[in-house]
Amino acid sequence: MPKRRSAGSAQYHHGDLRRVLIDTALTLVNQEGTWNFTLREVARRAGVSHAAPYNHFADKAALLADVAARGFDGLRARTEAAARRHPRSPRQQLIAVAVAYVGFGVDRPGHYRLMFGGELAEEGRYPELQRAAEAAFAVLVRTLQDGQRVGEVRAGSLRDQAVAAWSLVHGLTMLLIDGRLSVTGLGGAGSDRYARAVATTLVDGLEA
Amino acid sequence: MPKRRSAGSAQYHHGDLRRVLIDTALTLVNQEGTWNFTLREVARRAGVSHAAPYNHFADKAALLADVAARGFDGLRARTEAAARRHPRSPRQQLIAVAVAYVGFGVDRPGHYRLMFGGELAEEGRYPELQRAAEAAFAVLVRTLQDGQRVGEVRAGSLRDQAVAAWSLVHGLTMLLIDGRLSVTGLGGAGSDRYARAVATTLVDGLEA
DNA sequence: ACCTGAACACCGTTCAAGT
DNA sequence: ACCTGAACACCGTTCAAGT
Repeated sequence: MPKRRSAGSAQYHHGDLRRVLIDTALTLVNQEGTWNFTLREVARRAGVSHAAPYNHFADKAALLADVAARGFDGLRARTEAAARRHPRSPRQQLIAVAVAYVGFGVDRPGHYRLMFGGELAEEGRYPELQRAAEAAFAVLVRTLQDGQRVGEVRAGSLRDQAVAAWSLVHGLTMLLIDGRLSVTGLGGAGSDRYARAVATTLVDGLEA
Repeated sequence: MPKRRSAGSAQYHHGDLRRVLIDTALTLVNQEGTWNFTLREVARRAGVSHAAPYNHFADKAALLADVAARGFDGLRARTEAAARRHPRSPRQQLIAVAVAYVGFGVDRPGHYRLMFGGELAEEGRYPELQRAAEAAFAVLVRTLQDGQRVGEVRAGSLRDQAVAAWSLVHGLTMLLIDGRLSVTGLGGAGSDRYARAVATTLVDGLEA
């Protein structure tokens, strides 16, 4: 039986409006490919007044920050899963992580763009978002660390190597999302191929 | 003597409002680091009514597209100048181009972000913008081509190599602009060092 | 504690009207 | 040909008031 809807007041209190707003915003981000939609539209779709969101978020940016943080969680999960599939060879693992990373972004252009483009990273507001982003970054670092230990990756600054790897997958993802690399036909396969080719070049450059 | 301001009507016609609007918008992009400013604000600073811009641009996005195109022109000029400084070694040239590329973005975060993030690339509107972007991309391609000819870069798909190089510098620039890589202190020197390290890894990966 | 409705100070864009 | 001022249909955000 429902928790507290007994007084027939047509669920005046939503129960979990905060989560509903995040879900709605995420849906809109993926549908529109942007976060130009209005906060009032989010409220409308959630079935509440346009002022209701302010009970749960300081402003529109705060809501978007939560949506972005959820994105980094998903990115981490997907790349970690890819890494687990290649426990033996860090080189194969790095390539698999790269393909998974790019695939995540290409599948959700709007969400990925928000994660990076939303000016939400500036000035250390939204610490939870920052933590989520760093956790996603850490997957690359661990893979490279394993590679150094096994001797498949040359010794050297782990941070520099990780920056190179992250720059590469992030840059490729953005260029693909922006439509700046013609992947005519092929669909997702085209971006997979690019990711694999590009990651292979990197692995060669990192060879011991 | 002035062209046609003889009737003392306080320069009713601006003469070159179109260019003034682009300059004003560019100044705002660099000041704010975003293109969230309003079109009305641009008009205000240009000293015209809020409706005047519509005589020269279809909408706000069209104005921003021109600002972005000018950015790609500058990026091409800066990387080409860097390339000219190392005519002998394509390897050195590639590294110099990478440093120049990243430096351009780090110097003008708002402008660089607009060039890529403004959703202006989608769907082939703004063909002039697209041409400018491709011309900037071509600098990398030419450098790699020279490298292959001289034998400093391994034979293989020029396009794949160029995509790798572009992904790398683009990704690094974005991560630096977003403040996702702590360049504590050092200022621009920190990003130069990253650019050099990352580009060196790439060059190693492309070695013949 | 959470939600609503009215209100404020804005926008982008359009359009008749002026010169 | 280019610019203005009024007008339209919106926003994000605040706040008193309700339950």
